[in-house]
Amino acid sequence: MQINKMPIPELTSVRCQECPIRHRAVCAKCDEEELELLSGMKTYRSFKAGDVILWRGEPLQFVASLVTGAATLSKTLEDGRTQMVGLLLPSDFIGRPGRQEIEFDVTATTDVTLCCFDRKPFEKLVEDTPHVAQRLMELALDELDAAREWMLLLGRKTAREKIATFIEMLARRATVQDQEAGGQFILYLTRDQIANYLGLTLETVSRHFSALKKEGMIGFSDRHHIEVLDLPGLQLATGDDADGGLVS
Amino acid sequence: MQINKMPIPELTSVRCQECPIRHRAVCAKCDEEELELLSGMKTYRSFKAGDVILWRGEPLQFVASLVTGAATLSKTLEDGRTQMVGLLLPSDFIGRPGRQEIEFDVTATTDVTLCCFDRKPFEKLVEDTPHVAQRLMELALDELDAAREWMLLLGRKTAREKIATFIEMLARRATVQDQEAGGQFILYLTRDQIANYLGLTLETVSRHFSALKKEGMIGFSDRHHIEVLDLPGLQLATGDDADGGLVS
DNA sequence: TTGCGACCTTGATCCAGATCAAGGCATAGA
DNA sequence: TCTATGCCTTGATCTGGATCAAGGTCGCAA
Repeated sequence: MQINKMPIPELTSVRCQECPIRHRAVCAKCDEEELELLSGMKTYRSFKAGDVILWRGEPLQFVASLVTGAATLSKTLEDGRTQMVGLLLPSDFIGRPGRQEIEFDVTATTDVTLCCFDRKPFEKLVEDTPHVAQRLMELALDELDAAREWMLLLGRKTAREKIATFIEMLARRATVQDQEAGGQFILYLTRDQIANYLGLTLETVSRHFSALKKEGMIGFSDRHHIEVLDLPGLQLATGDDADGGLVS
Repeated sequence: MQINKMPIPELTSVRCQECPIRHRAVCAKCDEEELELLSGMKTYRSFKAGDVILWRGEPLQFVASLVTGAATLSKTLEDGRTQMVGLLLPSDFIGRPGRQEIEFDVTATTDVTLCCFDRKPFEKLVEDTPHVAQRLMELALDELDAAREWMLLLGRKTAREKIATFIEMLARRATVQDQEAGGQFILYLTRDQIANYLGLTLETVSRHFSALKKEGMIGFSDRHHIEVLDLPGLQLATGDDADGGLVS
């Protein structure tokens, strides 16, 4: 079990207007005035890769937006089996108004910067500013959709389909997020973490990565930089309905 | 695939004050005045067991609270594999404000009565009355918690643990809801539907029901009336953390 | 430069749950 | 009463992914 190293407090003064997640985070719909309010109550915190950001059941001191890096939500059974129940990337929200605690652990998988708000004043703000409440609701419903999509994956997809879905999802989020050169993007997770996300073992993940590589669907420059070489093929391998998504 | 029999429109005049789900549904926090508003826009609709209430992707005409009966949310892969992603019991909410469509099918598994609100006026109401918006947010977050709990089940639990968890959950919800005689309660779902809920096959479900029965943990009077005979044993068999729940 | 630790790959074997198959048991309709 | 139909149970067999095992690779720190 991971030791909870103390977070390194670090005050950075980024103006909200220049914030990289300004238009996707909980503050997305805020006008200048509301932004001013939020700006006044925010603090930045950094966590090192591997740090536990929040423990399950621990009283929640703050809520936050993830600004840079990646974090995971995970649940654990009595005997140690774990299942990741969410992957947080920049602009995702941590915590929930009206709840004292959360039902899972939140762990930084890379170095992470959070934009934090103390829970109490934030909750007050939610009550007062409809734009924040609405955006929060949208984010919650998006997460619910994502969770249900993942239930289908966990319950019914084969290992190969799970891996293909995972890569396709990362590719989709990566292109929206940081547009790295040439379709290549960073695999934030280790094989073991990917296995936890997909309800598999790390050996099975490794084997299917190798298989997809051999088939020319994906390529690796090193173990954490993956490239999609055959997107249509990959999408076919996900097992999803071809007409499942929106026209984009 | 199930044929969509036309719903039977049926106007029942139940006063909100006497509604069986008054204190748990979306209207739970409403005061008399707000209730009056809701009351003015509601209509009841009935569906027969097996009817599809809503199709995935179909434009959403109404949102609703489930008053009596049970319904399922389910997603389907291209080749027909299906996974249930939610089970709706009385007081649960169907639909979402701000979305035109939903990502899964909603099917009545028993005869069902819904308390329906046309989507547009309901959305207007959500914007105006904080009590409804708050309750809606709570319901969404509860569903999110439930979805994540289910992800753990689907990804990491054994068949036996899945069955035990399912029965334990039903027992918990049943005792709150309708307090049938002697710890016995109705199994709303067929073996096949249970299998879809748990990410198993119907044969595996049947085998483990038989095993738990042989071990004296549960009993059946007929195939749809189940009784928990050894709750501690059953809880042990779920694989969950003993200290997982709240003190109740 | 060497040794260690963290992570990844690949092979061999095992087994829980899927699949295939054959009835059993209610209820409903003729 | 007979027969069809829709579940459900149980047995036999198969198999995808888990488990067990043995290196391989890379980066870092002594």
